[in-house]
Amino acid sequence: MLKYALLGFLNYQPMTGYDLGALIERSTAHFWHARLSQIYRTLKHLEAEGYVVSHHEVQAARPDRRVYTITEAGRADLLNWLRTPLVELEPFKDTLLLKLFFARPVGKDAILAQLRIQRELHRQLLNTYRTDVAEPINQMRQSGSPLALDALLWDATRRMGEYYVEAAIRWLDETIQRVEAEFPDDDPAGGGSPGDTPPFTP
Amino acid sequence: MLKYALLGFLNYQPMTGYDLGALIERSTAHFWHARLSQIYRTLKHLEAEGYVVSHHEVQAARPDRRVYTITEAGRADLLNWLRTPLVELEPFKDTLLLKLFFARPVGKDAILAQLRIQRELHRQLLNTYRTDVAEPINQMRQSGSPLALDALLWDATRRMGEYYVEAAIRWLDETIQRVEAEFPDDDPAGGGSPGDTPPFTP
DNA sequence: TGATACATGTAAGGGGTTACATGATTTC
DNA sequence: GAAATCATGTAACCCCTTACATGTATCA
Repeated sequence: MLKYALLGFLNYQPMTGYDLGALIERSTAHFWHARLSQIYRTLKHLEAEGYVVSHHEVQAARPDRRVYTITEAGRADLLNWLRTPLVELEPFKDTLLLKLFFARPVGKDAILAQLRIQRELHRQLLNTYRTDVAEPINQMRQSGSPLALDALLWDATRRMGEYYVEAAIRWLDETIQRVEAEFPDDDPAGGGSPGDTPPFTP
Repeated sequence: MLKYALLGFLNYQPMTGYDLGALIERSTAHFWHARLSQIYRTLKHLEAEGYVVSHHEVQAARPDRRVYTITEAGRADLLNWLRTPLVELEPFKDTLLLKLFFARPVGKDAILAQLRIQRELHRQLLNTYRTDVAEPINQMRQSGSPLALDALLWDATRRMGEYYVEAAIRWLDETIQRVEAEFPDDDPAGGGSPGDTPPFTP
């Protein structure tokens, strides 16, 4: 899929791998990110397949750069992908939920501590969605440039991030409350080992 | 991470790779899934590291099976992982958002069609969270077994799934409305090519 | 008669991360 | 004098997916 992120950006204008990395960092990173090492390899791959071409540029006082340009084949492949609807939901993975699922043996205090850390992390992320992520998009939306239309869609992706984090914070608040109310206190005497797991037949 | 899903389940009781696959399918699949091929290889790896041991069981009228049991080292590693808080948010990837971000050239109708398909898919998923996923958890919660406590945490993971999908549906409804209201209609004459992309300097 | 459940695995390949290597220029 | 920016890449490794291979028993 990184392939299409790169073609998507190169469809606006030619640029280098380094440029693409910086652009991804400032725009799609909250739902699609990539390391430079992967970007360079993917560009090489795209060139081998004829979706982009590159030319080497010598610069004074700066390192040489390799500028990539999308080809007609690349544009056709991108447009084809963009027009193909996703007809299945993609599998979702979340380490926090995996940890919580099996967390009973670690006891109430450890569970609550971890949930509170997550709450703080999500609160910070919500803040960046509302400020740092929103700012350049709002500027583009009001610019009167033809990109104002693109920025309508960019803002939609930003709002999904915002909604998701808001849901996560509500969930964390509620889960913290439930664990406080319904999970038995850790046994300070340490009599019965708190790490024991009962057998079960699922 | 699959490693810890497997250790987590084996910490309840010994079982085969096939059993683990079925169990994952019925419980953690909405936030952590795995193919059998990956499960078998991971179990082999865990045994090589001493976190599980296996014994071969010959069965009449059924294929032979290999039953895996967690070791003390495995239990220690699992507990250590469970006790270690996640202090960073994990990167998030979403193909739908990537597609929407670059979707301007495909035009209003194609964008709306794709958002409506997603709305329906999410509506269906919300339904399974509220019925199929909820049912066995509720049964365990009211069972009076020691697993009722574990089921409190299982239900928390289920609710996060429910909240997330609810947020996605609200977002889809809102985004469909905004695109309907603010995105210009496709040009039926086909005069100006609707796939053009303006240059920009981000 | 055909599908489903049980049961285990290998091989090839895709996608991604981390660490390493290099080096000039500008800004604080 | 130190850190950030510009700029490109390789090598090793991990995780995961898809496709392939095999075979019996039960149920509809």
